[in-house]
Amino acid sequence: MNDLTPLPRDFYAQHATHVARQLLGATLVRRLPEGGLICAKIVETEAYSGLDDLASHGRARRTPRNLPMYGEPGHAYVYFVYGAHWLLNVVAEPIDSPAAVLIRAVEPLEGIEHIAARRNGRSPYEWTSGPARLTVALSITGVHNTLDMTTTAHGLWIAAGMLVPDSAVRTGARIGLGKRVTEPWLSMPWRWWIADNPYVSR
DNA sequence: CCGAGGATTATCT
DNA sequence: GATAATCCTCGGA
Repeated sequence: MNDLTPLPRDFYAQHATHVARQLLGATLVRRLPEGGLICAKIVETEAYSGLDDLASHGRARRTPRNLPMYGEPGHAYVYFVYGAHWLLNVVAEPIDSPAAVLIRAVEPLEGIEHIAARRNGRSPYEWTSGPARLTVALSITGVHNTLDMTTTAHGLWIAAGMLVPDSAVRTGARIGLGKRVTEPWLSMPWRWWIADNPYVSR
């Protein structure tokens, strides 16, 4: 692999939409507690930002759950949905500005055997092509909530990886929003993905 | 291949 | 009490 130095806090302090775009091509790194390293290219992201964004957990005000979104950028925000799934976000924007970027899909680069051990019996393309799939694949759960991702200390961070040119980037509306979400937030093009990448979610 | 519906629980109203 | 930034299974074509 190339340089696995964690991205600095300044990177995450930018607007969530910018962070979401710039995270395409970056390398999500996971050092497993039992030993082993997994590296995966980020190929799909979504931005959630601001008090007005009806789709965002950070909307309106602080609650016990969304507190990390109001905190220091560069920390993990991991939450549980549908009684079944963990989803990984990285907090963006300065303290007190509620924002995060959801990591929706990754392309395995290294340590695929560790992923296979957990996601056996399916097509490899389905192992990490979805926000809840990739947390299973990389063994990410609620214990990672609020951890600092600008250091390697907690076994979960993001490195610069490879640059993705604008010509290879696509955007669209965010996926899976609840019925309470109305326009303009419903159609806000705050989802980013790498064109034609087979690991992007459906 | 495709669409519908169930799973299953933390969180907020 | 209702809902959810999803996934998987099952039934039908």
